[in-house]
Amino acid sequence: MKEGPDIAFLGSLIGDPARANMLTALLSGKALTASELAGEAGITPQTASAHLSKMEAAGLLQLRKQGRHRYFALADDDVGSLLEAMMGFAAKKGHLRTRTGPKDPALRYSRVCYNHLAGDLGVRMMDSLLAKNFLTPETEGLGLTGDGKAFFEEFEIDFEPLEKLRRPLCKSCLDWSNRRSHLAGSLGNALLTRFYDLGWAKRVENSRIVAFNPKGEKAFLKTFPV
Amino acid sequence: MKEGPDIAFLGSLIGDPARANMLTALLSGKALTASELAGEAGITPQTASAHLSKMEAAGLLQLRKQGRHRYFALADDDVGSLLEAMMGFAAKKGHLRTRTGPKDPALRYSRVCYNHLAGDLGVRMMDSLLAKNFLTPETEGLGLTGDGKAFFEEFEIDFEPLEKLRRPLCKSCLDWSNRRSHLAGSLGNALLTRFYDLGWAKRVENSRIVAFNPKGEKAFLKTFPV
DNA sequence: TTCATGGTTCGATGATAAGCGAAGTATTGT
DNA sequence: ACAATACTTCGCTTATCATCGAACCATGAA
Repeated sequence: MKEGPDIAFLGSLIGDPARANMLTALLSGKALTASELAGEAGITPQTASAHLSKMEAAGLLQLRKQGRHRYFALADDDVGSLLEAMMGFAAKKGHLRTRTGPKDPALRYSRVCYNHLAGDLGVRMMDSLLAKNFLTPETEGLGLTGDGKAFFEEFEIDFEPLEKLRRPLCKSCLDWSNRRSHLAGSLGNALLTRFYDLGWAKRVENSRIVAFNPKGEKAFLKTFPV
Repeated sequence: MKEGPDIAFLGSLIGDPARANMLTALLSGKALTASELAGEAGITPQTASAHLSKMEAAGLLQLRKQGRHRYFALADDDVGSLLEAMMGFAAKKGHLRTRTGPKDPALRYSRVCYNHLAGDLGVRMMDSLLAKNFLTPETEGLGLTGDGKAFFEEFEIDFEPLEKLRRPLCKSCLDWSNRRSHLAGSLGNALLTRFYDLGWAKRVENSRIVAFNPKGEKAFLKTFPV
C-alpha cells in the first residue's frame, strides 16, 4: 500500500495482448463466458483463467456466476471509457504495432472462436453475408433475412435443431486480429461444423487453428465472395 | 501494419514502472533532460535512453535538442489527459501495487535525483522545510523565505555561488516512490553536498543510493523534523 | 588540442510472467 | 450413479524485455 505509480500497474494490465483482446471483446457491453473470452484471445482456458482473475482482482471486470458458467463483463462504465480513450488515442497516433499477438500467425487467418469461425476468413464470411443481404444488422444483434434463410438451406444447414436452442441464432463477435466482426451464435456454429462435414477444413490438434485444405479454401472463397 | 489491438501496445508502453515514472514526472508540464528523467526513475542513463526513444517513437514524447542536452516533454495535451485519466481511474479503484518498482528498496529511502536528494528522506526534508515556513509554494516553483535563508546560512550553505547560476534556486520535483515532492534546484544540490561534507552520508558506488550512516541519519532527522 | 559532460549504442544477463499440459474441483445432464 | 462440461490450480518451459557495464559519439569548456 505504498509504492510506485499505479498507472504502471494499470498499464501493464491492459498492456498484455491477450488481456487487451478480451477487454476489447467485452467493449460490446455483453457479458461473455471464460471460454468465449479464451477463444476471443486465441489462448487456452487455463491461461485465460489466470488473466481473468487478475483483471477481476484489479477491478476491471465484474463476475457473475451462473451455473457452471462464469460470465465476465466490464466492471463499470469507467472501464469502458478508459478503454475507449486509449483506443482513440492510439488511433490518433496511428500506432503501428510491433509486438506479435498470441502465438501463431495462422491463428489470424482462421481459427475457432468458441465454436464458430474467426480470423480473416471469419470476417470475410460475415462481410459477404451482409453485402448480399443475407444478414442484416438489427437493434440487438443480427437478423436473418428471407434470402439468407434460403441461402443457408441451400447450403444444407438444418434450422430445426437450431431454433430450439436458447442460444441466439445470429450474433456478431468482435475479432481481435483485425477489429472487425464475424458471425457467432448457433448459426455460426452450424456453419463451422458444415465446413468440417464438407471436408473443407479441420481443427488442428491442440490449437485453435482451423486448417483449410486447398480445395476447401477455394470453395469457401467462392461461396463467400467479397 | 496489421495486428492485434493497439491498446496493448499503448498499455505496455505505460505499463513499465520506469517509463511510468518518467511520464508522471513530465506531467508537471516542464521539459526535463534525459539524465534528469533517469534520476527520476531511478535507473541508469543507458536504460533511460532506450525508454525515451521508444516513447518518442510512439508519439508520447516530444524532443527538443538544445546544445548537448535533450529535453523531453509530453508530446501534446492528449498524452497528459490520458495519463490523468489513468491516474484518476487507478486512484478510484485503489490499486494496490504488487509489482516491484526499480531495483533496490534502499532507493526508495534515499537516493540522488540528478544532483539532489530524493526518496523518503528527500520528501521528509521538503515537508519539514515547508512546515517551518522556510520555503513557500509560489506560482512558479518555490520561494525562499527570510527565515529560510537564515536557517540555511546557519547550516553553512553558501548562497553566493548559487545565485550566479542560471539554474533556479528552488524547484520542487515529483518523487516516484511516493508521489510527493522533494527539493530540487541548486539549493537542493547544495544541501546534498553539504550532507556529504558533514560526513552524514555518501554515494554508493555504481548506484543512485545515498547511504546515511547511523549518526548522519539521526542528525538529519533532527534537523528536519516532521 | 585535450578534457569533461550529456547521450547513445551494443552485448550480455537476469527476472518476470505468459503460455501450455496435466490433473483437479464444481455443476449440470442422463 | 455416471459422464460430460466449465473452469481452476499446479508445475514447468520459454520469451520477452528491462537493466547494466563498457565502449562510443557529440558538444562544449579549458
